[in-house]
Amino acid sequence: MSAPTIYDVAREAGVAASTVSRAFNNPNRVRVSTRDHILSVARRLGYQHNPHARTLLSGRTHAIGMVVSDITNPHYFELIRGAEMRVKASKYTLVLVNAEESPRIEYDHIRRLAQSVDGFVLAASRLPDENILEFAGMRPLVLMNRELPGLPSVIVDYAEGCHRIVEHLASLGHESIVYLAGPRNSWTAQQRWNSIRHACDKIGLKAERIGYFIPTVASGIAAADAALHTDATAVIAHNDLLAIGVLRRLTERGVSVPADLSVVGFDNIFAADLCSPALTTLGGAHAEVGGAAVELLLDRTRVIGPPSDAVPRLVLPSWLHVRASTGPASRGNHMATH
Amino acid sequence: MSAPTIYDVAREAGVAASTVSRAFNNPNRVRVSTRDHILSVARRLGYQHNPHARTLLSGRTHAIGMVVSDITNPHYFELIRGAEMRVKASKYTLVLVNAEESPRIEYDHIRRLAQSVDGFVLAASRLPDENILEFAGMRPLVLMNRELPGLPSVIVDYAEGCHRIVEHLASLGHESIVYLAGPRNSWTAQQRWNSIRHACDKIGLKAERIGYFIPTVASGIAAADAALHTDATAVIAHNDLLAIGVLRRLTERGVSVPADLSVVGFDNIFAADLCSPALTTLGGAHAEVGGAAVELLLDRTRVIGPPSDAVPRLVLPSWLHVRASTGPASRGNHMATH
DNA sequence: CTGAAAGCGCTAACAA
DNA sequence: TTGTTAGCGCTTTCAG
Repeated sequence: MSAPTIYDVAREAGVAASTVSRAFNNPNRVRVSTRDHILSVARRLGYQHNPHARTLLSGRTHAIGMVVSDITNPHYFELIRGAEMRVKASKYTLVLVNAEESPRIEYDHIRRLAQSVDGFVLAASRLPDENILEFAGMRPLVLMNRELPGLPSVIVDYAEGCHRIVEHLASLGHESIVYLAGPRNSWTAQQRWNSIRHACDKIGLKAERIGYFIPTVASGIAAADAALHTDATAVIAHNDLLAIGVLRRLTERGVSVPADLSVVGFDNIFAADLCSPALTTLGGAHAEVGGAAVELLLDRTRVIGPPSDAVPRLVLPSWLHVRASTGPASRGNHMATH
Repeated sequence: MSAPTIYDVAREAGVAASTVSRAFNNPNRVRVSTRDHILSVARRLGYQHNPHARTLLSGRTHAIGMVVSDITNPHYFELIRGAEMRVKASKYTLVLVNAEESPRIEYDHIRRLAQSVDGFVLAASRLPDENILEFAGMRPLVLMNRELPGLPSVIVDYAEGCHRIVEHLASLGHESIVYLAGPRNSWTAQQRWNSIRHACDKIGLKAERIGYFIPTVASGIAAADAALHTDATAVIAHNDLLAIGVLRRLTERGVSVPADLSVVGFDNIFAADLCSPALTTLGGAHAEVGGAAVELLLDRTRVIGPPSDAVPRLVLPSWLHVRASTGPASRGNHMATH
């Protein structure tokens, strides 16, 4: 009643089980006629490989684990989509888990899956470096939008992008900007702030950081209020969700964008083009990040030789999408409008 | 060098492998002291279950497969999120695959995974009934937003929702509406059209269907153009993406919403509240649909007895979110404004 | 309460 | 070219 095994096929075909196995895996080491016979019997019986038996023997699961720090964030959709497509192309299986912005949950997920997958791609992992290195010792692992010396990674060029943002704002006459930071343990949040500060220093703008904020629309309330408490004429939010939340709150408080305050986001999610005013945001080829990370991972798992000859670090380009939420700096403090 | 097995633990602890196994699985059938000893040795060695060996024996994979018809559509992310949370609560693993709106791809995915998962949840499957029944014979299976006699399913109450939509439009004085249909093989597209037509008949409105359209923003162009070719004063688009595409196209063509034409969508995706005008749309507890489907599936896979005593069919409520894209019917034909 | 042994489905030597 | 055998890591009788 249960699924037929190679023994069923073997008996039915009048050969040994190993011959059946060979007929599938080393077809050229079986006489053509027997092979054809075996295959036809297998088809007739509806024989299917049992992947677990195979895994037990080979240790390879043909699955890869993808960990995203928050499945709710549309930004990750793109990464997931890219990864999924690439995984599929290799007949692998994508196991998706959501860390819910919690390092603890992320850690547990990975531990639990470590035996069940051939490797991991971590999207914007919130884990401390030590933990990531610990796991990297157990399984091949590729980072997305995070870098760690010695580990392969794929990131969007946020450093370059931050310079573009600051230049854009400077060209509009802004002299003081504020960065609404993402989560404390987010590598990108750290990196963006560094890049923004660096760019501002270079050009001669004043830069301030507020945060940390959980990057959701809801957090936009607190973030907007805090931003209004500064003398900045432009805010750079850690991502589009936060930026959209900020836009909402500003509207509520009667602050007009971009007349009183300019707003910039990150990720160029679908909604960024729909909100009003449409959001100026730094986009990137996120789906390609997902695909490339999987690609690197599969390379790693395939390789038999010494594991770390050269650790690839891909940096994919970013683009600034200038829309309606940024404009010339207002002369006075934006609060003066009240 | 490779992961320690129960034999390593057994040797180190000075007991038999079977005792180690029992210490984990039937703790009460092992003397407390030996058990504690074994567990401590196991911890020290960093022992981890090998799930594949277990699977080989038990046939249970502790993974469930989720198939979505288009991973690009934000609507499904709610379903995925709900399913993921529920799966996690049971220490199962979610295997996610994308059918890319292609029955063929969907079929292949499911076939390939059939051995690797304990069951499937299918989100808005585009497969013909026969195929679904074929798979249901191999593995437990729960449908989301699709119904099929004899199979468990969880749907949002679109039938009721369509009546609400039509009533809403009727109350605004609309007398002729057009439904921009989703994909041909989409059960919801079929069901929505039936419900809309039924509601219109009952209330005495004229209803027309155009389509089929792939439910994306890009399809909105053709859909909007087609809608303008009718005498309808309100359009109901198969989902929010299509509706948003329609809004865009209408803006492009100088048709104002809702003054000239009212627009309604389905799903209440995040962007529906951001586009302008904000979209009137039928929402539902989509994350709960995902969770409930997984719940039903786990019930099924746990059950040892006769498989089909009562086949559960859950219908979760829907709500109409009335926003700015619907308004009073315009007197004349909307094309008269040109 | 614990150990020995068989076997889940498959592959990979080793023989023939 | 094909068959025999052992074993991947684990659970589960069956003895002891």
